[in-house]
Amino acid sequence: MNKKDESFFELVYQVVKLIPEGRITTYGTIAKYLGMARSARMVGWAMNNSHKLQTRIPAHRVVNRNGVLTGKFHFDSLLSMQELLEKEGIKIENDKILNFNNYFWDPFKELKIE
DNA sequence: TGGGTGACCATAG
DNA sequence: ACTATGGCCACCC
Repeated sequence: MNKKDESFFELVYQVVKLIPEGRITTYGTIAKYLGMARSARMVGWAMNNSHKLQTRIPAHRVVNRNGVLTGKFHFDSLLSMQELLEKEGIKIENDKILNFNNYFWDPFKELKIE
């Protein structure tokens, strides 16, 4: 791993790490924030890779634009994505986040103003 | 070198 | 409202 890896994987991780507890955001939002609106898939890819990093990435706080936990099968069966979220006070039903808009974290709004 | 594959999204029918 | 499809681009055979 060289410093070339500051590319976009690192950027994705940077953003994901900024998501506060009890909040969630989407792959597409992150992609857009990084200027790759059409490459939301790459954000998912970054998450897939994130499990092997030593740095802990709160990947459970990233869901798809419908608020569905599409990545839950990539988590430990013991500590499921859903459990992690519920532990942070987020209600989930049928793999879908309830009151999605209440918990949605928008990097544009939250990070823009400084 | 090239083709298949995604933890996605927007659009069209 | 739901399904199908194309685009996207890094990564892995």
